[in-house]
Amino acid sequence: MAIMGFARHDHRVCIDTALRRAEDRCCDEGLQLTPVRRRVLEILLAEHRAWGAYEVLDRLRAEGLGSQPPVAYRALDFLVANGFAHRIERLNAFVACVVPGERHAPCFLICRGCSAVAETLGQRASQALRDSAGELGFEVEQFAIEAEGLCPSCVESAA
Amino acid sequence: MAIMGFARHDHRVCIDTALRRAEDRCCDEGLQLTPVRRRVLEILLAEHRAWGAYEVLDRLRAEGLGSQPPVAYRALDFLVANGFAHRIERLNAFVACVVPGERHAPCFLICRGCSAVAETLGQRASQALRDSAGELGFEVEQFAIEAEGLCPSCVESAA
DNA sequence: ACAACGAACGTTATATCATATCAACCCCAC
DNA sequence: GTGGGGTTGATATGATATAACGTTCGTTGT
Repeated sequence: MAIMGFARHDHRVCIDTALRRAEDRCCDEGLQLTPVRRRVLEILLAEHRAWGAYEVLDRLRAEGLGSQPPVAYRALDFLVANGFAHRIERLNAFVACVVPGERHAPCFLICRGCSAVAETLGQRASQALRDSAGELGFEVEQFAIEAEGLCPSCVESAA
Repeated sequence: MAIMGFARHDHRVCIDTALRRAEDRCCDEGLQLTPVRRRVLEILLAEHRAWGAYEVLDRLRAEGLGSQPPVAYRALDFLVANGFAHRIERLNAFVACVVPGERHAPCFLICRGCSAVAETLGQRASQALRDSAGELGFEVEQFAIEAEGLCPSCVESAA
């Protein structure tokens, strides 16, 4: 079940909700949502797509918030480590999490037409993976499940 | 169900079988298994683990088979495009395919202890992914399912 | 025979993604 | 006010990947 999928929605709500949740969680858990980190999260949230680290860095640079790669990578690492963002291995890029706060096992659907990235909960796929691995005695600690293809609107455009 | 999993086995059989299948398929389909391509496949087959492109390149270089990155990448691209190898997104690295010839939807189990990589058929996980995606109207064209954790022997060592 | 062509390879240069390292700063507990 | 942890600033470098163009070689059509 996708959280946001590729459906039309009021994106300001996505942004506001995700930011507020991040603030709350950081407050609760004693994490520091510093200006750089917060701004990087806002940048990721601006669109439901994956952002390269250098793309984020360019934005930061333009705003005087840091100009060297480690600044962007550190902020992104913080966001990923704390579940506010995810890394898309296939793209070497990062996407804002749309279900922060929940322990979840995300799967991603990446549209090659419009570059949109949808996050799904992917319980079935991840459970199937765990089951297959378990049969071999393999203990899964982390995983990436990423599909590339066409989103509904790009399927329609193509037809 | 894993093809080779992490079980002990006569690895020469893996190598010989994979090479022979590659030769046969290339012959059947008019593909050229050139010296560089064949050698790269042999290098990948040497161990059930993922090889970085530059690691492969170092081997080629030592053998006088090409010394610049494009040589390695072109051979790897050929092998991946024709199903003789797979790219592991999480590692930015390549692994020999152990079931060439079959149309398959591979999942990978990557051991963080010993770096072994097992390929499984992962029908359940991939079907679950397709189902979830289908519900959203997303057409999956390609996907990566990759788990990182501990293989049976590394689990044992750790305990 | 030989020109035209396509596939593979060689080579140079460059693009893109990521991290090691060390110094400066800031907050806060003691 | 001193010490320690966490964050940021800055420099340098490492690691991964591709663009572009020329060369070689085998095949094919004439």
